[in-house]
Amino acid sequence: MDRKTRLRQSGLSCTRWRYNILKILKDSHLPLTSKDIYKMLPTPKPNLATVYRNLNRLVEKKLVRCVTLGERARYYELIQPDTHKHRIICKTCGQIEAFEPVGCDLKSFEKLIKEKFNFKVEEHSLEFFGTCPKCQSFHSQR
Amino acid sequence: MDRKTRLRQSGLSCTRWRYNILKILKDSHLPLTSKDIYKMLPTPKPNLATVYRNLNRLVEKKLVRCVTLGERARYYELIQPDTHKHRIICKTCGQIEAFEPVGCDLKSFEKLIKEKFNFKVEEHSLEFFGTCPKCQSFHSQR
DNA sequence: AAGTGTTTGCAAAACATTTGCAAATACATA
DNA sequence: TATGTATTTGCAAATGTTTTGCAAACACTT
Ligand SMILES: [Mn+2]
Ligand SMILES: [Mn+2]
Ligand SMILES: [Zn+2]
Ligand SMILES: [Zn+2]
Repeated sequence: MDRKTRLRQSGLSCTRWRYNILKILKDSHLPLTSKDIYKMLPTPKPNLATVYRNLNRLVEKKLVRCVTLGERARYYELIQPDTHKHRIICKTCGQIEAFEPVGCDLKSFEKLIKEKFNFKVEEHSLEFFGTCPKCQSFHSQR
Repeated sequence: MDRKTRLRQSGLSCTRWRYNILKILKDSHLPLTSKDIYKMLPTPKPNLATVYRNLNRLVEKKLVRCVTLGERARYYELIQPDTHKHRIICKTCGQIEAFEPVGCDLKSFEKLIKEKFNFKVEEHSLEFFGTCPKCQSFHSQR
């Protein structure tokens, strides 16, 4: 489905910036900050407030997800049905990798949570923190 | 071990505010924000900058961990060796629960990450987002 | 093409966190 | 216990991110 239809379907009008922000998120394999997105938007640039307003609108309509990854700024990523990612984050250089778990084996946790806390789990976020290959070798050579 | 000794051991002097902040974190079963901690400190209150400076110092010395839980502000929690928690967060009211996994079964993931990305995992963070019992009933009754 | 509700730019506010600097404190040593 | 030095503190100001009010521009229906 094209982006314009996707937006209309969610009850959003298809404006220049909304369309472009959604496109950028669709093409990115990693989550992006508002600044990342701002930089990738074509010139003439919109106001940063416009980027934020659109991101909030897209999150509200569940086309986009907002994640916090230990950094100051928030990250945004397209929600893709039937896929989900786990993340690997380098504590030294901040590099982010994502991988799609072959079969995510956290159902047993979710069951436990339902039974013990009567809490209805809708999604989960799993991040591994450590040191990336580059920073490992940099570290050992000094 | 008492807090004073714990601080000295890590190469930190034992100042009034440092001591109290560490005590508050030790007594809390949930992660706290700088504001939470500020409110819990005795009167006369320190400057907020002092709270931040101490939290950063405690994180740097690995007595405390900083976590982001989808909120704007950062949360801080005492690092307790040989224990680790997973979190359950209500997307409606923001309530946070924590549970200690009986045996955390993520070793297979860490192995995969080592092999596939040559990334050295040091810790992980697992959060479940959804709706707490209270918000479930509130939602269904309207 | 006109009308209406939504989005935009701009400037200012709100919020979390950090920083420079001079005065106060902690702690080692005498 | 008194003294010296490095560390911490309060205060005010700066920084970085996100939100908001308002008037003009735009998207979409009719
Ligand atoms: Mn998963
Ligand atoms: Mn775990
Ligand atoms: Zn790295
Ligand atoms: Zn709730």
